[in-house]
Order: sequence, then structure tokens, then C-alpha cells
Amino acid sequence: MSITETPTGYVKTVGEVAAEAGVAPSAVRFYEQHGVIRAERTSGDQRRFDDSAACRIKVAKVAQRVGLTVREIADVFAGFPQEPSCEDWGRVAETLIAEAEARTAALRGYLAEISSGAKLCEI
Amino acid sequence: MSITETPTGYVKTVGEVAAEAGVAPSAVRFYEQHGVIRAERTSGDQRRFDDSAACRIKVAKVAQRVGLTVREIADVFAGFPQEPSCEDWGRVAETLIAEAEARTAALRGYLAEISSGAKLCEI
DNA sequence: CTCGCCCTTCAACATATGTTGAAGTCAAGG
DNA sequence: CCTTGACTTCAACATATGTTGAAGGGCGAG
Repeated sequence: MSITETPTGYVKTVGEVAAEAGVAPSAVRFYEQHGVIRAERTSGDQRRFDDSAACRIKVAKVAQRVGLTVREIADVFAGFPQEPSCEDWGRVAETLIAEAEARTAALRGYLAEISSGAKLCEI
Repeated sequence: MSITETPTGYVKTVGEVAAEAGVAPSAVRFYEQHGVIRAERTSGDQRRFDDSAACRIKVAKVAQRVGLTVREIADVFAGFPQEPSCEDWGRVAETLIAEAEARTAALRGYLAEISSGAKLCEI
């Protein structure tokens, strides 16, 4: 009785997700291998992604720009539902922004220490 | 008439700078190769760094955490005086913080777009 | 002047983040 | 059914960021 066909929307191919996310197909496979996105397989062993895949990849690219590794990004998405709600995205957003701000704060703190001539600026 | 001996304070060895900055000597050589720090050479071809070297490296490490590449960090230090004043450090600080905040803003903007259900969150 | 530690270069290795190409398979349109 | 384009895996390559080890040389203390 359970619906086993298209239980969720795993319908997009590698190429479609790649085009949507603005990256190469090889990058899509890379992100899947590293847990940033998830895929089901067709009977012919081809990957099928849901709609959130391209979105996750775009988030990953922006998060990489603030210094998060692919591993760290995958961790943020761990336990993320297949079909995320806007609230789910909101939680991810908070986590990523908090991390970015923590790193910026570390930078700012260290730079303040130096440029105020604290101890490192004994030049 | 010009003073050619110890024109500036290039007196620290690779190992000293490494210990001061908390990195491996190999990393110090790496940063010099990539323009983050500068060295003079002794007659015996050994590197000698000034006091700002360890400081630059520490800044570089923190800047890397917010996503800047070594190349980008070297660019920030391009044209930086050998013997930087606190104002010089202040300018570097402003540049780095501005870049970090720009990247965080990009992350924030993209995430806001998604989690508000704008167009990407048509899940 | 010699001893030992730190320095030198260079090549190989290691990890992260991908890209490219070869060889073969799948799937959708005619 | 058959062609064709997109898919598969796997290995090699590429760049960034370093580390490690070998072979040899400098420099300061005794």
C-alpha cells in the first residue's frame, strides 16, 4: 500500500541540477559523494535528485566563500529533511550566519589587538 | 652615506618566526614564497625576517578562516611597508574586515532569499 | 676550529576541491 | 528498435595549502 514510486521528488538528473545550480556536473557528483546533497538511483543506476539539491549547492558555494569546508557544510545539512520547509532553511541559515560571524569576530578581535598596538604591534 | 647594514630589523630566522606565529617552519617558507611575508638573506643564503613577519602570518591564518586565499592575503599586504605603523595595520584590518563582511552579507542575502521562500524555496 | 643545531633546496607526499577523458550504459524520441 | 545524448565509473590531472625527508651548508658556543 505504501507508495514506493516517487516517494519524494527525486526526479532531477545530474545535468539538470548542475545547470540549475550553475556548477559542472562533476561538482554535483562531488557534492553528493561528500554528503552535501543526496540522490536516489534509477534501476539503471543513474542519480536522481530532488528540488532542494540545486539550492543546497548554491548555499554551499556561498558558504565556501566565508571559509566553510565542504565537510562542515555537509555537517550543517546532516539531519536536514529531504523536503525541507522554509523553517528548515531558516535554521540552516542561522547556523551558517552564526559561524560566519564568529569567524569574522575572531578576525576583528585579532586585528583590533594588533592595530591598537596591544602586544603584537611592537614594531 | 646610506646605512646598508641592518637597514631595518631583518633579524629573525625561519624557526623564530615559526615559533612566534605558531606555525611550522615549512609554512613560513610557504608564506614567503607566496608574498605574504618578505625576507632578506644572509651572506650564507639564510632567510632573515623582521618583526612584522610573525604578525602577518597570524593575521593570514585568521583571514584564511573567513575564506580568503593566500593570494588574496598577499594582495592585501602588497605595498605594505616593511615596518608598518599601527595605522598601516589599521588599514589592513579595515580591508580584511570589509571583505569578510561582504562575504557574510552575500551569504546572508542568499539565505534570506531562500528561507523567505522567495524563488529558490519552491520545495 | 669544530660540533651540533638550524638553515638551504628539492622532490615526494598529503588533503581539499574539483575537472577531464576513456570506456561503457541508459533512456527517450523517431 | 535504434540512435543519440546524457548518464555511469575510474583514473589521471590540476590548483591550493602545506608537511616530510634527504642531502648538504651556515653559524655560534666552546
